[in-house]
Parts: sequence; structure tokens; C-alpha cells
Amino acid sequence: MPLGALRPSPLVEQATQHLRAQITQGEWPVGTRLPGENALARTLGVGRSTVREALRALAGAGLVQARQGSGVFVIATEPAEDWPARLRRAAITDVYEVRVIVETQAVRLAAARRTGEDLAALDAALEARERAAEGDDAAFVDADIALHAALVAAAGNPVLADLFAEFAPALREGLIGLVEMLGLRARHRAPGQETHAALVAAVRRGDAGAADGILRAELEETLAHLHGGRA
Amino acid sequence: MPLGALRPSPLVEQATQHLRAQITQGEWPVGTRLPGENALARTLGVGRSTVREALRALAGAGLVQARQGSGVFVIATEPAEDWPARLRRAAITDVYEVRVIVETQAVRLAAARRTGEDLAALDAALEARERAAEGDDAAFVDADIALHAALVAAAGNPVLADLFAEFAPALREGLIGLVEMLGLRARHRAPGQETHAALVAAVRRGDAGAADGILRAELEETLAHLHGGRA
DNA sequence: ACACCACAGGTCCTCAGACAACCTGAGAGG
DNA sequence: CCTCTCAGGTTGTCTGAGGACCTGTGGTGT
Repeated sequence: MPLGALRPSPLVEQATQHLRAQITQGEWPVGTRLPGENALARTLGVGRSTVREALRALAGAGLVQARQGSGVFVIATEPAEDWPARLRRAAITDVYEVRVIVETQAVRLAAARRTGEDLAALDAALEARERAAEGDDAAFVDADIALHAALVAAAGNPVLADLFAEFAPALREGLIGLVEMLGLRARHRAPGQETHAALVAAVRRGDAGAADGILRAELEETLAHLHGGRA
Repeated sequence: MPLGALRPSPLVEQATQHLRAQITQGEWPVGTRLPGENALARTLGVGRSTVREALRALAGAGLVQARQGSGVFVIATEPAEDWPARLRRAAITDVYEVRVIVETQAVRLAAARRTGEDLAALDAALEARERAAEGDDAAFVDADIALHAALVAAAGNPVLADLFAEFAPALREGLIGLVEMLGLRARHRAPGQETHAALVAAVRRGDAGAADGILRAELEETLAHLHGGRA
């Protein structure tokens, strides 16, 4: 089944559409192992690199996944639905509660696994947050979220980092409103009470319990404000 | 800026992530023409084919578009990338680790908040799981996941429930493989060791600590098997 | 009979080089 | 001023080669 001899569009496009059709039309169900690159190249009448690029495009779209030494497998038959929209629709307190769960456990892992690079990133994010305390509300919240994202990233689990990134926009919205309401009060604390610096320090010395405790206290105080603000 | 000399993941993946970051973080706004393939190859320290495949993956994800003879252009900065697809692509051990975090904290909440309806649903799910222990692997895994979903639902946080539902398909795949490997061994336990019944009982009497402990032991044993299965 | 181990084959991964097809902008010519 | 030509740069495509990785197979020892 050679693809068009004359080329109305790049061969990669044609190959991609051809393979995508096989998948979406159920010819290759989820879990199927696709034919090898050489086989596909022969079947489609194109070069191996063209086949590889077509497969890579489908991988980018989330339809297939290549496993080195094993093969290319179908992992979905259609592009999937949209989780962020559900988050925006949910109650901010529910979102925040899940954030507390994810982040407190993440810092426990971070205390055990953080690398030198992680610590450097944390220091930078901490300093940026302190600088942003002088700026406007949105910038401060962004810097705050960036610091918390760096904490989660230090756990060394990409799924966890992605999960937190998913929550970030929803958090941002709610937190900006909160900061506006509370003003500068929550931004500056007396020396020794700056929880974020203490949190990073706990992660640095690998004290999971302390990190968990500090973060939980901080987040639950904010959660209380969120509850209060609604009631 | 050469990419990692040692390869924890395929170079194409690293290159894709690197380029995606440049786009999503606003370094290259919509409409930007990316550096040429050769330039990117030099910058990233990889071959041109590798760069091409990375760009093709981003094109498949809808972030860039290549125009022959002209260049590659950014057409979107939002990773239209859906979360479930990322889960399927991630390492099963990373996914499972996050699942442990979510579920153990969820049962803590469940122990505090479960309603009568929640308990009835848990009993039903528990019984269904025991019945399914006789059936085939897929059915058993489905019943097992349904029980765990009921536990999470008892926490009374819809965001948490949605989150677990998002993980279910990815878990299902990995767990079926595991059950096939271990056979019936893990299904039946001596009376008094059936962790799921004990878990539901702990939730019923509102003992968050016990529920957390039982579940954590159960899940981490499975996680160890997953780690072992790969090594 | 079972468990463990080395090996071979197949598969994806990466690179280098070459040429074709195509677009764009600069300069020559009208 | 407009049009045309053309050179340079860019993406598109193919080929060949070798490396890394997974998996099933067969042998070996217990």
C-alpha cells in the first residue's frame, strides 16, 4: 500500500494520518504492538526515518508509546478529555485540600531525595519570593507558587511535579484573591517565623518530619482562611 | 547546552522536554520561528534526526508546525497535552508512588468523614472484590480498583475522587500484569490477614492512623513488586 | 522437575552524510 | 518602480552503520 507517488503533502503527514486511522478505527486496539519500523517502511513505501517521525508525532499526540528493544505500543485510541476544566469548576477548598495532601507528602520525599541542584533551585526560588514580596499581588503569588513547585520537583517524581503543575493555575486564582483580602500581613513575618525559609532548611538537612509539620501548619492556616472567606 | 551525557531516558525525550519547556515558559511566543534544525542540533548536542523527531513530537502535540523551506513555527504555548496521556507515558513506579500518597491521605480523611452511605458502598465493594477473586485477572483487578475508588470517595472530596479516577486506567494496566505474574498468591489471605476487610473496618470505626498504616503496608508491598519486576 | 543464567535475535535509538524540494530575500534588469 | 532570476538557507527524505535494550530460548546446575 504505497503512499501517493506524487506528494501533495509531506510524506510524514500522510504516514501519520494513515497510522492514526488504523488506530482510531480500531484496527489496532489499545495494547497492540505495531509492526516494526522496517516492516512499516516497506508497507507504506517510505523510508525508515519517515516512519520514525510519523510514530513520534503519534507519540506526541499520546496515541502510541515506544519502548526501546520491545516495540511501539498503542496506548490510546483517541485524544482524551480535559482535567483542568474540572479543577476550575471545583470548590477552591476541595482543590486546596488535595494540594495539601500532595505537597506535604512531596516534601517528605524531597527531604530524602533532594539533590544539590534541587537545593540550589530552592534557594533561588526562596530569594525570588522574598524579592517579590515588595511587588504586586499577582507577582508575589506567582513567586510563591514557583517556590512550592520547586519543593515538589525536589521529590524527584515527574508525575508528582506534573500533578502540582496541574493545580497551579487553579491555586493562583484563589490565592491572589486571598492575598488581596489579607493585604501584606501574610507576606512578612518576624525573623525565625519565616516558614518558607525554615521549610527549605528542613528539606536541606533531610528532616522529613519537620518539613511535613511546617508545611502542613502553613497550608492549613491558609485553608482556614479560605473556609472563612466563603462562610 | 548539551543534554545529559548519560542517558536516563532516550535523547529524543530529553530534547522534546527541553524544547517544550522553552515554549511553555514563554521563551518562544506564538509565531516565533525556531532556530534551524542544524542550529538546534548543535545547541542541544544531538544529531539532526533526533532534533527532527523531537520537533515532530511537538507537532503531534499541536505546539509547533513545520513549513518546508521556511522553518518551524510556534503555533501554541498551552500544552494541550492531556494529563491521562502523560500518566500512561510515565514510569509505572512513579505513578504508583503518587497513588500511594493520594490514597493513604484519602483514607485518613475517609476515617474522619465517612457517611453511612459510604460504608454501605464499601461493604458492597468489598464483597464484590471477594467474589471476583475467583474470576479472571482483569475482572479481579477491576473489582480491586473499584474498592479503592470507594475508599477514596468516602473522603468526601470530589477533586480527590476525580484524581484517583484519573489514575485508575494507568494502574489497571500495570496491576493486571502484576497479578498475572504473581498468580493467585496475592488474592487470598488467611483470615485475620485480609488487609482490605481490616482497612474498611478501620475506616468504619474512624481510626485514621490504623487505616493509613494498613493501606500503606499493602501498597508499598505492591510497589516493591513493581520495582522488582523491572530490575 | 524446577530455577537460574548466558545468548541470540529482534527492536528501537542515534548519528552522519547526501540529495531533493521548497521558500525567502537580495540584486539585476527592464 | 516593477519584475525576474538566483543564491542561500530551510525542511523533507533516504540510506547505512553501529549502539542500547528487551525478550524468549536453550543450556546448565540443583
